Amino acid sequence: MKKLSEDFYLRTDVVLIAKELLGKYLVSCIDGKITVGLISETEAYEGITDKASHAHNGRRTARTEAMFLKGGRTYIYLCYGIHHLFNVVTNVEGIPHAVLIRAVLPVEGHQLMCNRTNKPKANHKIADGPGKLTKAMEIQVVHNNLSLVGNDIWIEDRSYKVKEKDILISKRIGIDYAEEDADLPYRFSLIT
DNA sequence: CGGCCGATCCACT
DNA sequence: GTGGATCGGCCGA
Repeated sequence: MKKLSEDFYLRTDVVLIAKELLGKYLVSCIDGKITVGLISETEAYEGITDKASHAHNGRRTARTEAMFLKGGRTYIYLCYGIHHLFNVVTNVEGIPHAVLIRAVLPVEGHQLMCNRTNKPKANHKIADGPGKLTKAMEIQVVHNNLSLVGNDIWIEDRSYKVKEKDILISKRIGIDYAEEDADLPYRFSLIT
């Protein structure tokens, strides 16, 4: 098990990174409490050329600032006024690429996840949505623009091998406004 | 400064 | 299968 280094995130192919994040382990250490989830679904957002991205056309605001910084940081924002969504920033400074983590499977801290989400059991459905995994792992907007090589939130490689045939590639969802870019095959899921 | 609406979730039918 | 919750960011005036 080893923490992914900054070099992993600084690479230029955000779609490849989204695919490679499947089977990696997302770790949050909030107030000393650790939870770990196996990443089972991701989506790539390809910056200024991608109509689905918050950074489309280079739109740079206080909210999207983190995406424009150097890869290897978090981009977290509030969606629908309720849900905190967690993204991994990739590529070099100035290129606002990001990977949305859409789902994880519980690995460590089952009880914590149950407490945080008011569920009796931490089964495979406890964090099977982008808003649900942030709740289960207590990731919030206050963790926006943090380093992924720090001690709050990071991603580990525990040598879990993902087979090519266990990866489902599909269209991203919830982005109907993105016109033709809504059909890009930028969504990666682990078939369980 | 007002108004629109979203990278969603869940309860309810 | 569907609609309501819920609020900050963003844009246009």
